[in-house]
Amino acid sequence: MDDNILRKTEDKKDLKRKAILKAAADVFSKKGYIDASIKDITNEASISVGSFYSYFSNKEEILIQIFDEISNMSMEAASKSSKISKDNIIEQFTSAMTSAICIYAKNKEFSKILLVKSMGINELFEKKRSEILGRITFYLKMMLEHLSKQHLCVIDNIEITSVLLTHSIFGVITNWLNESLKCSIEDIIFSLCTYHLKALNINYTDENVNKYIKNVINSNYKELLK
Amino acid sequence: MDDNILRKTEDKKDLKRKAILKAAADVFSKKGYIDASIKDITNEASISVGSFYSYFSNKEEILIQIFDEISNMSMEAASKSSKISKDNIIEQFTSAMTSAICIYAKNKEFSKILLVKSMGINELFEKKRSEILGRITFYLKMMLEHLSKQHLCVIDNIEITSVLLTHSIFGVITNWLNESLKCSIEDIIFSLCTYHLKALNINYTDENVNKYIKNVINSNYKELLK
Amino acid sequence: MDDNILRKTEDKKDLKRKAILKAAADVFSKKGYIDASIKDITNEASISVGSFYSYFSNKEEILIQIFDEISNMSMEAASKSSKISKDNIIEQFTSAMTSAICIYAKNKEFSKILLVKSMGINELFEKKRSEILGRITFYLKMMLEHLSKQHLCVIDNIEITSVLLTHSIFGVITNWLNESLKCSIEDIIFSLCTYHLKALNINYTDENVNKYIKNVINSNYKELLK
Amino acid sequence: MDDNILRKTEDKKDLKRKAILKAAADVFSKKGYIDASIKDITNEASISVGSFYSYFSNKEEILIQIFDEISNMSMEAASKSSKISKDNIIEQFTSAMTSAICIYAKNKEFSKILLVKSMGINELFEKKRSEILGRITFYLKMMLEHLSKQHLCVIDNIEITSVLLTHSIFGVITNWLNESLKCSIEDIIFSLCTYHLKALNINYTDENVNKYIKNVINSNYKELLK
DNA sequence: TATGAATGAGTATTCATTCAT
DNA sequence: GATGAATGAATACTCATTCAT
Repeated sequence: MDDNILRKTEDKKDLKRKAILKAAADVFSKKGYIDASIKDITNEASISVGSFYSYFSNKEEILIQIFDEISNMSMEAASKSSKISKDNIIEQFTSAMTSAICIYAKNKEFSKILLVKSMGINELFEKKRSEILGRITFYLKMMLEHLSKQHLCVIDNIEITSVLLTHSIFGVITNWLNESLKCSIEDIIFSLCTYHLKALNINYTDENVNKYIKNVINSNYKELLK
Repeated sequence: MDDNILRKTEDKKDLKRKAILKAAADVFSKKGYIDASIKDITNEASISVGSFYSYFSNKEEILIQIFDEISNMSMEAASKSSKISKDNIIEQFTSAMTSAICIYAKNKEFSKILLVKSMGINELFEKKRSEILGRITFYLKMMLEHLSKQHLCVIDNIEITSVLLTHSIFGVITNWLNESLKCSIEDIIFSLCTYHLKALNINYTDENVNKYIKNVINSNYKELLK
Repeated sequence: MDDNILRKTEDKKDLKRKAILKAAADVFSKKGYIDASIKDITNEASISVGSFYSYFSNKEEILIQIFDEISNMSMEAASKSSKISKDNIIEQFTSAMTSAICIYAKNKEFSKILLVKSMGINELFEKKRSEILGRITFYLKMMLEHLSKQHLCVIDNIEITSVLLTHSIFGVITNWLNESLKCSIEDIIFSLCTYHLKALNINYTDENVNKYIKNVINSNYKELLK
Repeated sequence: MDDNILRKTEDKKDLKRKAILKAAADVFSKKGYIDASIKDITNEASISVGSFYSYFSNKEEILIQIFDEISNMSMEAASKSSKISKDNIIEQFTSAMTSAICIYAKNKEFSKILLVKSMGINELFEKKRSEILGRITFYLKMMLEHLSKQHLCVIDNIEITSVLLTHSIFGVITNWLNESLKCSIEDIIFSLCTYHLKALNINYTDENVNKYIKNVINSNYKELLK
């Protein structure tokens, strides 16, 4: 009985923590970390300054927690895509790319913070971001190594290629987020996939690639279609 | 006669302005824009605070001028590479890529500022950086359009591809700058070139690509070989 | 019947009030008034913040009540010592001094608060402390006046002498409390008594003074002997 | 020439530092350390907040410097009094006491801060104050040891006696400062001296003690006669 | 009656910018 | 022109107190 009450209180606390996190993400993605004051965040979250500090010990911590949130979403995206059929490397590659891109396209605020609004602040944040992007790079490297070992593709230098791949994705997403790239998310995924498939010497057909992309989006990211 | 004196004074002023700019770039690339104080810059430049303000009207302006400096270097790189023979598209592509990458590899401080240490500060800087990266993207787009029109390569979506190309370059350079990518600048250029040439369906030989890279580096960026 | 219940409730309330007071005294004597937070006190007392405020209306009040507690102990010390035989002025003086000193030596926490940890905070506390020290001074002044009127001692200025006497006592106790004076409490009392007896031109023997000190300690403050 | 300018600038800086120190001492002695804000001090000193921080690195430091100022004055008082004739122990004792007391009586603000308004704040300040009072105690202990060795006085326990002596002085001064002791500074010195001379078994005449007190005050502290 | 989450006033400190010398 | 002392706006964080449950 008491346990029950305790659990409910914990749940409520976590819900509020998440709400503040969301509000902070909104503010950071608009103003950037530096120009966002604690007051801005508490106003957005409709709480008091004191309340903020009972959930987060300082301003740095809330950005770190936002990073953790993004990081978890990235991992989720990776794991989601890794479940896709291992026999069909085109489907596997396309689905992985699609899942990764959709996660970032879906969580615009978090992506903006990760990719733009929190850079160049300090070493701690820089390290955190490196870790997160590095995780994506590592995941792509694993995939490339797998393809390479099975002679399914030709790669000159896996290390460099995985970095190149990661940043081509994030670069395109960043431009899409700030609307300097005005096209549908599906077009972006299609172009990225076919471009890289060609670079990796993997034969594909447009129809198949399109089909695999649609499959992933329709089953997990319908909201990105509009 | 008076004109002469005036010109000499102007020259002297500009020299000092450049020296401050250099000092500021050093400080920014080490500490980042936020953590670099005017005092840090004036100490590095061995001038007084008052002097600083007779050359730059505020802290923002000096970063803007550093951006302009970087921008000019980018343009120079682009123009340099565009002089290369128009008949040989492989040489043209490889030389363009090499020049662009070398410019950023050569000016580490400026690159760090552009690509890391000044991001996420405010809209003005964000716009400036977008412009500079956009210029590179635009240049690459022109090249791709040229190749495409002449049926020398196959590209699905030039807009997206040029963005992808730009960010794959900068991504790799950034990782090289912060030493999370430990390989020679030549390896990086070679991998980037061959990867993209394959993606663009342009036939090449490793020997030729290597030769073109060496040509550019030997004639313009010997200091990068060490 | 109802009265009985009411009384019991009142007793219980007072017991809890005293427990909180004790906890607060512990915290204040360790951290000082300023650095002690209400949370510190409620943690020490194992109660909730809300509970604290149903017993005390604010932070100032609990210190005031601690002062009152100390004040009562001071009065108790004074009254205890005044019951001593009026014929023997040496015994009277020695016993009074011994009782006063022992009360403060016995209640280290309260003494630390009164003499060190609550000074210089604000006028209200300063007034309270002055009152308490003043009460001791007043008591000593009465004694001196009595001795003086009966030509049992020679005093130039009773006002000044009583103040001097009070602070010499508290000064020595303070140094003993913070361990910058490392000797037994009996040595302290003996030295203080004989010093002041000489100053007051009262003839005494070491044996007698020692005897009177031992008497008081043995009957009331045995715990201070170890 | 340049040296001259530099020296003048240094002098000016030190003058301003002292002025701020004085203003801070006024504010602290009125409001106490805790309730005095940096704004209060800068208002009193008619300077800006920024200026304050170019002279002192934080709020703690200015109190420490005030302590150092008091400490130096104490040492000066001690050295002044130690120059007095060594043959006449009554003159020596009386002059030392007079000098010490006058220094504190003359610098009311500093004394209030040392003896009341900065107590119980934190360990750092407590340690500093202990050091300062300890220095006085040490000085008195040296004097008592000298007298004792030459069989010029009788002392039971020098350690305790020097502490007792110190606090009797500061206690009386504190009461005089807050006007709970309403008498002339000369009366205070006379009573203190004769009381302690008696306690130390040193024969004296009122006339001589009075003469020695007057000598010191007239030559060094005329302003206290008002 | 007891709880502890929520409140928000209050403050030390920084640093870009100015301007008298 | 050059200097650097002076300025003061801006902001993260604390903690005594309240009050809905």
